[in-house]
Amino acid sequence: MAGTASRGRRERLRAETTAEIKDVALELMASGGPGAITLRAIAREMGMTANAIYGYFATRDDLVTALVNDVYGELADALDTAGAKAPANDPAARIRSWAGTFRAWALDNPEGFRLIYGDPVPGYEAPTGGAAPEAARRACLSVTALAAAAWPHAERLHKGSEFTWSDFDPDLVEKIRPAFPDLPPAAVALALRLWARLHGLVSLEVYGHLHTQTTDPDKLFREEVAQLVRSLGIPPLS
Amino acid sequence: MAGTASRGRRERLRAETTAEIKDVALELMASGGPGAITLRAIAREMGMTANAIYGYFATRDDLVTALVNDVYGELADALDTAGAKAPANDPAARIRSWAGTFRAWALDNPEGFRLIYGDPVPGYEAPTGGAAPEAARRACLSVTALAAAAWPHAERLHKGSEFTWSDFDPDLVEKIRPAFPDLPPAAVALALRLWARLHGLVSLEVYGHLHTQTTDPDKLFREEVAQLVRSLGIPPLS
DNA sequence: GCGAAAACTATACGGCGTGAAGTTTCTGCA
DNA sequence: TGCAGAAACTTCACGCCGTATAGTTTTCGC
Repeated sequence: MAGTASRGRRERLRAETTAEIKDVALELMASGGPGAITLRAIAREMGMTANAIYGYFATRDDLVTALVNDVYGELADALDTAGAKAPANDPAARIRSWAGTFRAWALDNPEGFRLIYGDPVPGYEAPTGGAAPEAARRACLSVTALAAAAWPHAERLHKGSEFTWSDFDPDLVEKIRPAFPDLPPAAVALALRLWARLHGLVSLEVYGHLHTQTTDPDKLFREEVAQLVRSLGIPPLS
Repeated sequence: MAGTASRGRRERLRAETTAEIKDVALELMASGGPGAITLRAIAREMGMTANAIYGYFATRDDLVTALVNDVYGELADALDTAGAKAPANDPAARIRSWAGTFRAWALDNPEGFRLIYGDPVPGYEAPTGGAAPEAARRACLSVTALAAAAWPHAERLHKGSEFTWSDFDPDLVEKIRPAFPDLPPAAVALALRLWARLHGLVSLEVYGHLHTQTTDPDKLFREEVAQLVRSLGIPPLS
Protein backbone atom coordinates (compact mmCIF):
# COMPACT_ATOMS: atom_id res chain seq x y z
CA MET A 1 0.00 0.00 0.00
CA ALA A 2 3.02 2.18 0.42
CA GLY A 3 3.38 1.59 -3.27
CA THR A 4 0.06 2.98 -4.34
CA ALA A 5 0.39 5.77 -1.82
CA SER A 6 3.75 6.65 -3.26
CA ARG A 7 2.54 6.54 -6.83
CA GLY A 8 -0.32 8.76 -5.73
CA ARG A 9 2.10 11.07 -4.05
CA ARG A 10 4.39 11.29 -7.06
CA GLU A 11 1.51 12.01 -9.33
CA ARG A 12 0.10 14.57 -6.96
CA LEU A 13 3.41 16.38 -6.74
CA ARG A 14 3.64 16.35 -10.47
CA ALA A 15 0.15 17.81 -10.83
CA GLU A 16 0.95 20.46 -8.24
CA THR A 17 4.12 21.48 -10.02
CA THR A 18 2.30 21.61 -13.34
CA ALA A 19 -0.35 23.83 -11.78
CA GLU A 20 2.30 26.04 -10.22
CA ILE A 21 4.03 26.50 -13.55
CA LYS A 22 0.78 27.61 -15.12
CA ASP A 23 -0.04 29.87 -12.19
CA VAL A 24 3.32 31.57 -12.34
CA ALA A 25 2.97 31.94 -16.08
CA LEU A 26 -0.40 33.61 -15.63
CA GLU A 27 1.06 35.94 -13.00
CA LEU A 28 3.88 36.89 -15.31
CA MET A 29 1.38 37.48 -18.08
CA ALA A 30 -0.76 39.64 -15.84
CA SER A 31 2.15 41.80 -14.79
CA GLY A 32 4.17 41.94 -17.97
CA GLY A 33 1.93 40.95 -20.84
CA PRO A 34 1.93 37.71 -22.80
CA GLY A 35 5.46 38.45 -23.93
CA ALA A 36 6.64 38.01 -20.36
CA ILE A 37 5.82 34.32 -20.46
CA THR A 38 9.29 32.85 -20.74
CA LEU A 39 10.49 29.54 -19.43
CA ARG A 40 13.46 31.18 -17.80
CA ALA A 41 11.34 33.73 -15.97
CA ILE A 42 8.96 31.05 -14.75
CA ALA A 43 11.85 28.92 -13.57
CA ARG A 44 13.46 31.88 -11.85
CA GLU A 45 10.23 32.58 -10.01
CA MET A 46 10.00 28.96 -8.92
CA GLY A 47 13.62 28.55 -7.95
CA MET A 48 14.28 26.06 -10.69
CA THR A 49 16.22 25.80 -13.88
CA ALA A 50 14.47 26.62 -17.13
CA ASN A 51 15.13 23.15 -18.44
CA ALA A 52 13.28 21.54 -15.56
CA ILE A 53 10.06 22.81 -17.10
CA TYR A 54 10.66 20.57 -20.07
CA GLY A 55 9.72 17.69 -17.83
CA TYR A 56 6.21 19.12 -17.66
CA PHE A 57 5.75 20.75 -21.04
CA ALA A 58 7.58 19.51 -24.09
CA THR A 59 7.94 22.99 -25.45
CA ARG A 60 7.10 26.55 -24.60
CA ASP A 61 4.27 26.53 -27.10
CA ASP A 62 2.74 23.55 -25.35
CA LEU A 63 2.69 25.54 -22.15
CA VAL A 64 1.06 28.49 -23.89
CA THR A 65 -1.50 26.16 -25.43
CA ALA A 66 -2.37 24.85 -21.99
CA LEU A 67 -2.74 28.41 -20.73
CA VAL A 68 -4.97 29.32 -23.65
CA ASN A 69 -7.12 26.36 -22.85
CA ASP A 70 -7.45 27.31 -19.19
CA VAL A 71 -8.12 30.97 -19.81
CA TYR A 72 -10.53 30.33 -22.64
CA GLY A 73 -12.33 27.87 -20.39
CA GLU A 74 -12.76 30.54 -17.74
CA LEU A 75 -14.13 32.95 -20.29
CA ALA A 76 -16.54 30.36 -21.62
CA ASP A 77 -17.74 29.64 -18.09
CA ALA A 78 -18.30 33.32 -17.40
CA LEU A 79 -20.24 33.72 -20.63
CA ASP A 80 -22.34 30.65 -19.98
CA THR A 81 -23.49 31.83 -16.58
CA ALA A 82 -23.98 35.41 -17.81
CA GLY A 83 -26.21 34.27 -20.63
CA ALA A 84 -28.26 32.05 -18.35
CA LYS A 85 -28.64 34.67 -15.63
CA ALA A 86 -31.37 36.65 -17.37
CA PRO A 87 -34.79 35.04 -17.85
CA ALA A 88 -35.09 32.85 -20.90
CA ASN A 89 -38.10 34.74 -22.19
CA ASP A 90 -36.23 38.06 -22.24
CA PRO A 91 -33.68 37.70 -25.06
CA ALA A 92 -32.73 41.36 -24.93
CA ALA A 93 -31.73 41.10 -21.28
CA ARG A 94 -29.78 37.92 -22.00
CA ILE A 95 -27.87 39.61 -24.75
CA ARG A 96 -27.13 42.65 -22.62
CA SER A 97 -25.90 40.44 -19.80
CA TRP A 98 -23.77 38.32 -22.11
CA ALA A 99 -22.30 41.28 -23.92
CA GLY A 100 -21.56 43.18 -20.75
CA THR A 101 -19.85 40.18 -19.25
CA PHE A 102 -17.79 39.65 -22.36
CA ARG A 103 -16.53 43.21 -22.40
CA ALA A 104 -15.96 43.31 -18.65
CA TRP A 105 -13.98 40.10 -18.75
CA ALA A 106 -11.86 41.38 -21.62
CA LEU A 107 -11.11 44.67 -19.89
CA ASP A 108 -10.36 42.89 -16.62
CA ASN A 109 -8.12 40.34 -18.33
CA PRO A 110 -6.65 42.15 -21.31
CA GLU A 111 -3.66 39.86 -21.30
CA GLY A 112 -5.90 36.83 -21.32
CA PHE A 113 -7.88 38.32 -24.15
CA ARG A 114 -4.69 38.81 -26.14
CA LEU A 115 -3.57 35.33 -25.25
CA ILE A 116 -6.74 33.90 -26.75
CA TYR A 117 -7.47 36.18 -29.66
CA GLY A 118 -4.16 37.70 -30.64
CA ASP A 119 -0.62 36.69 -31.37
CA PRO A 120 -0.16 35.48 -27.85
CA VAL A 121 3.57 35.29 -27.45
CA PRO A 122 6.63 35.87 -29.60
CA GLY A 123 6.60 33.34 -32.38
CA TYR A 124 3.92 31.19 -30.80
CA GLU A 125 2.06 29.17 -33.37
CA ALA A 126 -1.25 27.68 -32.33
CA PRO A 127 -1.65 23.98 -32.99
CA THR A 128 -4.30 23.06 -35.53
CA GLY A 129 -7.11 21.47 -33.64
CA GLY A 130 -6.51 20.86 -29.97
CA ALA A 131 -7.89 22.64 -26.99
CA ALA A 132 -8.38 26.20 -28.20
CA PRO A 133 -10.92 25.43 -30.95
CA GLU A 134 -12.70 23.29 -28.39
CA ALA A 135 -13.02 26.24 -26.04
CA ALA A 136 -14.01 28.44 -28.95
CA ARG A 137 -16.85 26.06 -29.69
CA ARG A 138 -17.95 26.25 -26.09
CA ALA A 139 -18.08 30.02 -26.32
CA CYS A 140 -19.88 29.65 -29.60
CA LEU A 141 -22.42 27.36 -28.01
CA SER A 142 -22.96 29.96 -25.36
CA VAL A 143 -23.67 32.67 -27.90
CA THR A 144 -25.86 30.27 -29.81
CA ALA A 145 -28.10 30.16 -26.76
CA LEU A 146 -28.56 33.90 -27.23
CA ALA A 147 -29.37 33.50 -30.88
CA ALA A 148 -31.83 30.75 -30.03
CA ALA A 149 -33.57 32.97 -27.51
CA ALA A 150 -33.77 35.79 -30.04
CA TRP A 151 -34.65 33.58 -32.99
CA PRO A 152 -38.45 33.80 -32.65
CA HIS A 153 -38.11 37.54 -33.22
CA ALA A 154 -35.19 37.47 -35.64
CA GLU A 155 -36.41 34.68 -37.89
CA ARG A 156 -38.47 36.85 -40.18
CA LEU A 157 -35.37 38.97 -40.94
CA HIS A 158 -33.49 35.94 -42.23
CA LYS A 159 -36.01 34.55 -44.69
CA GLY A 160 -33.70 34.33 -47.68
CA SER A 161 -30.91 32.65 -45.76
CA GLU A 162 -28.93 30.07 -47.70
CA PHE A 163 -27.02 28.58 -44.82
CA THR A 164 -26.87 24.82 -44.40
CA TRP A 165 -25.38 22.65 -41.69
CA SER A 166 -22.47 21.89 -43.97
CA ASP A 167 -21.39 25.51 -43.66
CA PHE A 168 -20.33 24.87 -40.10
CA ASP A 169 -17.72 22.79 -38.39
CA PRO A 170 -19.04 19.27 -37.79
CA ASP A 171 -17.91 19.26 -34.16
CA LEU A 172 -19.76 22.49 -33.59
CA VAL A 173 -22.91 21.19 -35.26
CA GLU A 174 -22.71 18.08 -33.17
CA LYS A 175 -22.80 20.19 -30.05
CA ILE A 176 -25.47 22.58 -31.16
CA ARG A 177 -28.14 20.37 -32.67
CA PRO A 178 -28.80 18.25 -29.57
CA ALA A 179 -28.90 21.38 -27.42
CA PHE A 180 -31.19 23.31 -29.77
CA PRO A 181 -33.09 20.73 -31.88
CA ASP A 182 -35.35 23.19 -33.67
CA LEU A 183 -32.69 25.77 -34.52
CA PRO A 184 -32.00 26.23 -38.24
CA PRO A 185 -28.49 26.82 -39.66
CA ALA A 186 -29.30 30.46 -40.28
CA ALA A 187 -29.57 30.98 -36.53
CA VAL A 188 -26.08 29.59 -36.04
CA ALA A 189 -24.83 32.05 -38.63
CA LEU A 190 -26.59 34.74 -36.66
CA ALA A 191 -24.86 33.55 -33.51
CA LEU A 192 -21.44 33.76 -35.14
CA ARG A 193 -22.19 37.22 -36.49
CA LEU A 194 -23.42 38.33 -33.10
CA TRP A 195 -20.25 37.10 -31.46
CA ALA A 196 -18.06 38.74 -34.09
CA ARG A 197 -19.92 42.02 -33.81
CA LEU A 198 -19.19 42.31 -30.12
CA HIS A 199 -15.70 40.96 -30.58
CA GLY A 200 -14.92 43.80 -32.97
CA LEU A 201 -15.66 46.57 -30.55
CA VAL A 202 -14.06 44.81 -27.60
CA SER A 203 -10.88 43.86 -29.41
CA LEU A 204 -10.42 47.37 -30.76
CA GLU A 205 -10.82 48.64 -27.22
CA VAL A 206 -8.47 46.09 -25.64
CA TYR A 207 -5.79 46.80 -28.21
CA GLY A 208 -6.13 50.53 -27.65
CA HIS A 209 -7.45 51.50 -31.06
CA LEU A 210 -10.69 52.88 -29.68
CA HIS A 211 -9.12 55.17 -27.11
CA THR A 212 -7.55 57.18 -29.87
CA GLN A 213 -10.96 57.84 -31.42
CA THR A 214 -13.49 58.09 -28.64
CA THR A 215 -13.26 59.17 -25.04
CA ASP A 216 -16.19 57.03 -23.98
CA PRO A 217 -15.89 53.45 -25.24
CA ASP A 218 -18.46 52.37 -22.71
CA LYS A 219 -21.15 54.58 -24.20
CA LEU A 220 -20.26 53.34 -27.65
CA PHE A 221 -20.55 49.76 -26.50
CA ARG A 222 -23.93 50.31 -24.89
CA GLU A 223 -25.17 51.96 -28.05
CA GLU A 224 -23.91 49.04 -30.10
CA VAL A 225 -25.67 46.51 -27.91
CA ALA A 226 -28.88 48.53 -27.99
CA GLN A 227 -28.80 48.72 -31.78
CA LEU A 228 -27.90 45.05 -31.94
CA VAL A 229 -30.99 44.15 -29.95
CA ARG A 230 -33.06 46.40 -32.14
CA SER A 231 -31.64 44.90 -35.32
CA LEU A 232 -32.76 41.47 -34.14
CA GLY A 233 -36.35 42.59 -34.28
CA ILE A 234 -36.81 42.23 -30.54
CA PRO A 235 -39.61 44.53 -29.38
CA PRO A 236 -38.34 47.29 -27.08
CA LEU A 237 -39.10 47.36 -23.35
CA SER A 238 -39.45 43.62 -23.35
CA MET B 1 27.50 73.33 -56.57
CA ALA B 2 29.24 70.09 -55.91
CA GLY B 3 28.34 70.85 -52.32
CA THR B 4 24.62 71.03 -52.74
CA ALA B 5 24.71 68.11 -55.17
CA SER B 6 26.65 66.12 -52.62
CA ARG B 7 24.38 67.00 -49.78
CA GLY B 8 21.50 65.96 -51.98
CA ARG B 9 23.31 62.74 -52.78
CA ARG B 10 24.01 61.93 -49.16
CA GLU B 11 20.43 62.56 -48.19
CA ARG B 12 19.16 60.59 -51.14
CA LEU B 13 21.30 57.60 -50.25
CA ARG B 14 20.11 57.84 -46.72
CA ALA B 15 16.49 57.88 -47.84
CA GLU B 16 17.11 54.93 -50.12
CA THR B 17 18.69 52.89 -47.40
CA THR B 18 15.87 53.75 -45.04
CA ALA B 19 13.38 52.62 -47.65
CA GLU B 20 15.32 49.41 -48.26
CA ILE B 21 15.34 48.59 -44.58
CA LYS B 22 11.60 48.98 -44.46
CA ASP B 23 11.12 46.97 -47.65
CA VAL B 24 13.23 44.11 -46.38
CA ALA B 25 11.37 44.23 -43.08
CA LEU B 26 8.06 43.96 -44.92
CA GLU B 27 9.38 41.03 -46.97
CA LEU B 28 10.50 39.25 -43.84
CA MET B 29 7.13 39.92 -42.28
CA ALA B 30 5.32 38.58 -45.33
CA SER B 31 7.32 35.38 -45.34
CA GLY B 32 7.76 34.73 -41.65
CA GLY B 33 5.16 36.77 -39.79
CA PRO B 34 5.68 39.90 -37.76
CA GLY B 35 7.93 37.96 -35.41
CA ALA B 36 10.44 37.58 -38.22
CA ILE B 37 11.17 41.30 -38.16
CA THR B 38 14.53 41.31 -36.45
CA LEU B 39 17.32 43.78 -36.95
CA ARG B 40 19.79 40.98 -37.44
CA ALA B 41 17.72 39.30 -40.13
CA ILE B 42 17.25 42.59 -41.97
CA ALA B 43 20.94 43.33 -41.78
CA ARG B 44 21.79 39.82 -42.98
CA GLU B 45 19.50 40.28 -45.95
CA MET B 46 21.13 43.59 -46.76
CA GLY B 47 24.72 42.48 -46.22
CA MET B 48 25.20 44.75 -43.27
CA THR B 49 25.70 44.52 -39.57
CA ALA B 50 22.68 44.72 -37.33
CA ASN B 51 24.12 47.76 -35.64
CA ALA B 52 24.23 49.69 -38.89
CA ILE B 53 20.46 49.91 -38.75
CA TYR B 54 20.71 51.94 -35.59
CA GLY B 55 21.90 54.77 -37.77
CA TYR B 56 18.46 54.85 -39.36
CA PHE B 57 16.17 53.78 -36.55
CA ALA B 58 17.05 54.45 -32.95
CA THR B 59 15.42 51.24 -31.85
CA ARG B 60 13.64 48.24 -33.21
CA ASP B 61 10.34 49.57 -31.98
CA ASP B 62 10.91 52.76 -33.95
CA LEU B 63 11.30 50.68 -37.08
CA VAL B 64 8.12 48.77 -36.32
CA THR B 65 6.32 52.03 -35.69
CA ALA B 66 7.42 53.29 -39.09
CA LEU B 67 6.19 50.08 -40.69
CA VAL B 68 2.85 50.35 -38.93
CA ASN B 69 2.53 53.85 -40.27
CA ASP B 70 3.31 52.80 -43.83
CA VAL B 71 1.08 49.76 -43.82
CA TYR B 72 -1.77 51.54 -42.12
CA GLY B 73 -1.43 54.30 -44.67
CA GLU B 74 -1.78 51.80 -47.51
CA LEU B 75 -4.87 50.33 -45.92
CA ALA B 76 -6.38 53.77 -45.42
CA ASP B 77 -5.69 54.60 -49.07
CA ALA B 78 -7.34 51.40 -50.23
CA LEU B 79 -10.37 52.07 -48.07
CA ASP B 80 -10.66 55.65 -49.24
CA THR B 81 -10.72 54.73 -52.90
CA ALA B 82 -13.01 51.76 -52.27
CA GLY B 83 -15.54 53.90 -50.49
CA ALA B 84 -15.47 56.55 -53.19
CA LYS B 85 -15.75 54.07 -56.04
CA ALA B 86 -19.48 53.48 -55.73
CA PRO B 87 -21.86 56.35 -56.49
CA ALA B 88 -22.46 58.71 -53.62
CA ASN B 89 -26.21 58.29 -53.79
CA ASP B 90 -25.98 54.53 -53.28
CA PRO B 91 -24.82 54.10 -49.69
CA ALA B 92 -25.43 50.35 -49.73
CA ALA B 93 -23.06 49.90 -52.65
CA ARG B 94 -20.47 52.09 -50.96
CA ILE B 95 -20.64 50.03 -47.80
CA ARG B 96 -20.39 46.77 -49.73
CA SER B 97 -17.38 48.05 -51.64
CA TRP B 98 -15.68 49.37 -48.52
CA ALA B 99 -16.36 46.24 -46.51
CA GLY B 100 -15.23 43.92 -49.29
CA THR B 101 -12.03 45.88 -49.73
CA PHE B 102 -11.35 45.83 -46.02
CA ARG B 103 -11.73 42.07 -45.80
CA ALA B 104 -9.81 41.43 -49.02
CA TRP B 105 -6.94 43.60 -47.87
CA ALA B 106 -6.83 41.85 -44.52
CA LEU B 107 -6.81 38.40 -46.08
CA ASP B 108 -4.18 39.43 -48.61
CA ASN B 109 -2.01 41.04 -45.96
CA PRO B 110 -2.68 39.07 -42.80
CA GLU B 111 0.72 39.99 -41.45
CA GLY B 112 0.03 43.64 -42.08
CA PHE B 113 -3.30 43.31 -40.36
CA ARG B 114 -1.62 41.78 -37.32
CA LEU B 115 1.02 44.45 -37.41
CA ILE B 116 -1.65 47.13 -37.17
CA TYR B 117 -4.29 45.61 -34.98
CA GLY B 118 -2.53 42.97 -32.91
CA ASP B 119 0.52 42.60 -30.77
CA PRO B 120 2.76 43.21 -33.72
CA VAL B 121 6.10 41.85 -32.64
CA PRO B 122 7.60 40.29 -29.52
CA GLY B 123 7.59 42.84 -26.78
CA TYR B 124 6.79 45.74 -29.07
CA GLU B 125 5.03 48.53 -27.27
CA ALA B 126 3.27 51.11 -29.38
CA PRO B 127 4.09 54.72 -28.62
CA THR B 128 1.26 56.80 -27.23
CA GLY B 129 0.24 59.20 -29.92
CA GLY B 130 2.41 59.23 -33.00
CA ALA B 131 1.73 57.88 -36.42
CA ALA B 132 -0.56 54.92 -35.80
CA PRO B 133 -3.44 56.87 -34.23
CA GLU B 134 -3.07 59.29 -37.10
CA ALA B 135 -3.58 56.51 -39.62
CA ALA B 136 -6.41 55.15 -37.52
CA ARG B 137 -8.12 58.50 -37.77
CA ARG B 138 -7.67 58.46 -41.53
CA ALA B 139 -9.38 55.09 -41.69
CA CYS B 140 -12.02 56.42 -39.36
CA LEU B 141 -12.59 59.38 -41.61
CA SER B 142 -13.02 56.98 -44.48
CA VAL B 143 -15.69 55.00 -42.68
CA THR B 144 -17.31 58.23 -41.60
CA ALA B 145 -17.92 58.96 -45.25
CA LEU B 146 -19.96 55.75 -45.35
CA ALA B 147 -21.90 56.75 -42.29
CA ALA B 148 -22.52 60.15 -43.80
CA ALA B 149 -23.86 58.60 -46.98
CA ALA B 150 -26.12 56.31 -44.98
CA TRP B 151 -27.15 58.92 -42.45
CA PRO B 152 -30.26 60.18 -44.27
CA HIS B 153 -31.67 56.68 -43.93
CA ALA B 154 -30.19 55.79 -40.56
CA GLU B 155 -30.97 59.02 -38.75
CA ARG B 156 -34.46 58.03 -37.67
CA LEU B 157 -33.03 54.95 -35.93
CA HIS B 158 -30.78 57.09 -33.74
CA LYS B 159 -33.28 59.56 -32.35
CA GLY B 160 -32.46 59.06 -28.69
CA SER B 161 -28.72 59.36 -29.18
CA GLU B 162 -26.85 61.13 -26.44
CA PHE B 163 -23.52 61.51 -28.18
CA THR B 164 -21.77 64.85 -28.19
CA TRP B 165 -18.60 66.01 -29.90
CA SER B 166 -16.78 65.77 -26.60
CA ASP B 167 -17.20 62.00 -26.76
CA PHE B 168 -14.65 61.86 -29.55
CA ASP B 169 -10.98 62.61 -29.90
CA PRO B 170 -10.46 66.29 -30.67
CA ASP B 171 -8.08 65.55 -33.55
CA LEU B 172 -10.68 63.28 -35.08
CA VAL B 173 -13.44 65.83 -34.68
CA GLU B 174 -11.20 68.44 -36.24
CA LYS B 175 -10.87 66.26 -39.31
CA ILE B 176 -14.49 65.22 -39.55
CA ARG B 177 -16.40 68.43 -39.02
CA PRO B 178 -14.92 70.36 -41.95
CA ALA B 179 -15.39 67.36 -44.23
CA PHE B 180 -18.97 66.71 -43.14
CA PRO B 181 -20.35 69.96 -41.74
CA ASP B 182 -23.91 68.76 -41.22
CA LEU B 183 -23.07 65.43 -39.61
CA PRO B 184 -24.13 65.05 -35.96
CA PRO B 185 -22.00 63.27 -33.35
CA ALA B 186 -24.35 60.31 -33.42
CA ALA B 187 -23.30 59.61 -36.99
CA VAL B 188 -19.65 59.46 -35.93
CA ALA B 189 -20.61 56.95 -33.28
CA LEU B 190 -22.36 55.02 -36.00
CA ALA B 191 -19.22 55.14 -38.10
CA LEU B 192 -17.11 53.74 -35.28
CA ARG B 193 -19.61 51.00 -34.64
CA LEU B 194 -19.74 50.17 -38.32
CA TRP B 195 -15.99 49.92 -38.46
CA ALA B 196 -15.85 47.77 -35.33
CA ARG B 197 -18.57 45.49 -36.57
CA LEU B 198 -16.63 44.61 -39.69
CA HIS B 199 -13.38 44.52 -37.78
CA GLY B 200 -14.79 41.82 -35.54
CA LEU B 201 -15.53 39.36 -38.28
CA VAL B 202 -12.35 40.10 -40.20
CA SER B 203 -10.05 39.87 -37.21
CA LEU B 204 -11.57 36.60 -36.09
CA GLU B 205 -11.01 35.28 -39.59
CA VAL B 206 -7.44 36.56 -39.89
CA TYR B 207 -6.52 35.08 -36.53
CA GLY B 208 -8.03 31.74 -37.50
CA HIS B 209 -10.87 31.66 -34.99
CA LEU B 210 -13.55 31.54 -37.64
CA HIS B 211 -12.12 28.61 -39.58
CA THR B 212 -12.72 26.39 -36.60
CA GLN B 213 -16.42 27.27 -36.58
CA THR B 214 -17.52 27.80 -40.15
CA THR B 215 -16.33 26.41 -43.44
CA ASP B 216 -17.49 29.44 -45.39
CA PRO B 217 -16.35 32.70 -43.82
CA ASP B 218 -17.06 34.47 -47.07
CA LYS B 219 -20.74 33.65 -46.94
CA LEU B 220 -20.88 34.72 -43.33
CA PHE B 221 -19.25 38.03 -44.19
CA ARG B 222 -21.64 38.71 -47.05
CA GLU B 223 -24.56 37.95 -44.78
CA GLU B 224 -23.19 40.31 -42.16
CA VAL B 225 -22.78 43.13 -44.65
CA ALA B 226 -26.27 42.55 -46.00
CA GLN B 227 -27.77 42.67 -42.51
CA LEU B 228 -25.65 45.69 -41.70
CA VAL B 229 -27.06 47.55 -44.67
CA ARG B 230 -30.54 46.49 -43.66
CA SER B 231 -30.03 47.59 -40.08
CA LEU B 232 -29.15 51.07 -41.33
CA GLY B 233 -32.62 51.45 -42.73
CA ILE B 234 -31.39 51.66 -46.28
CA PRO B 235 -34.15 50.52 -48.63
CA PRO B 236 -33.29 47.26 -50.44
CA LEU B 237 -32.45 47.14 -54.15
CA SER B 238 -31.26 50.71 -53.97
C1' DG C 1 43.75 68.66 -49.16
C1' DC C 2 42.12 68.29 -44.74
C1' DG C 3 39.25 68.24 -40.57
C1' DA C 4 34.79 66.69 -39.32
C1' DA C 5 30.92 64.05 -39.68
C1' DA C 6 28.48 60.23 -41.18
C1' DA C 7 28.27 55.21 -42.09
C1' DC C 8 29.53 51.14 -40.75
C1' DT C 9 32.06 47.12 -38.19
C1' DA C 10 33.81 44.62 -34.08
C1' DT C 11 33.15 43.15 -29.71
C1' DA C 12 30.48 42.36 -25.75
C1' DC C 13 26.50 41.63 -22.44
C1' DG C 14 22.42 39.64 -20.95
C1' DG C 15 18.20 37.23 -22.18
C1' DC C 16 15.76 33.90 -24.90
C1' DG C 17 14.34 28.56 -26.33
C1' DT C 18 16.18 24.28 -26.44
C1' DG C 19 19.24 20.01 -26.89
C1' DA C 20 22.53 16.55 -24.61
C1' DA C 21 24.64 14.67 -20.79
C1' DG C 22 25.25 14.12 -15.99
C1' DT C 23 23.53 13.94 -11.07
C1' DT C 24 20.47 13.39 -7.38
C1' DT C 25 16.17 11.68 -5.41
C1' DC C 26 12.44 8.76 -5.23
C1' DT C 27 9.77 4.29 -6.26
C1' DG C 28 8.57 -0.45 -6.73
C1' DC C 29 10.03 -5.01 -6.32
C1' DA C 30 13.08 -9.08 -4.56
C1' DT D 1 16.20 -4.03 3.45
C1' DG D 2 18.75 -3.31 -0.73
C1' DC D 3 18.96 -2.21 -5.28
C1' DA D 4 17.76 -1.48 -10.35
C1' DG D 5 15.47 1.88 -12.78
C1' DA D 6 12.80 5.82 -13.54
C1' DA D 7 11.76 10.42 -12.71
C1' DA D 8 13.26 15.18 -11.41
C1' DC D 9 16.46 18.32 -11.83
C1' DT D 10 21.11 20.70 -12.96
C1' DT D 11 24.98 21.92 -15.85
C1' DC D 12 26.83 23.13 -20.04
C1' DA D 13 26.36 24.39 -24.68
C1' DC D 14 24.53 26.49 -29.06
C1' DG D 15 22.51 29.89 -31.76
C1' DC D 16 19.18 33.39 -31.76
C1' DC D 17 17.75 38.14 -30.24
C1' DG D 18 18.25 43.70 -29.06
C1' DT D 19 21.47 46.92 -27.98
C1' DA D 20 25.54 49.60 -25.83
C1' DT D 21 30.42 51.06 -26.63
C1' DA D 22 34.42 51.79 -29.08
C1' DG D 23 36.94 51.77 -33.19
C1' DT D 24 37.39 52.07 -38.37
C1' DT D 25 36.44 53.51 -42.99
C1' DT D 26 34.18 56.40 -46.28
C1' DT D 27 32.37 60.67 -47.63
C1' DC D 28 31.44 65.59 -47.47
C1' DG D 29 32.17 70.69 -47.00
C1' DC D 30 35.30 74.09 -46.95
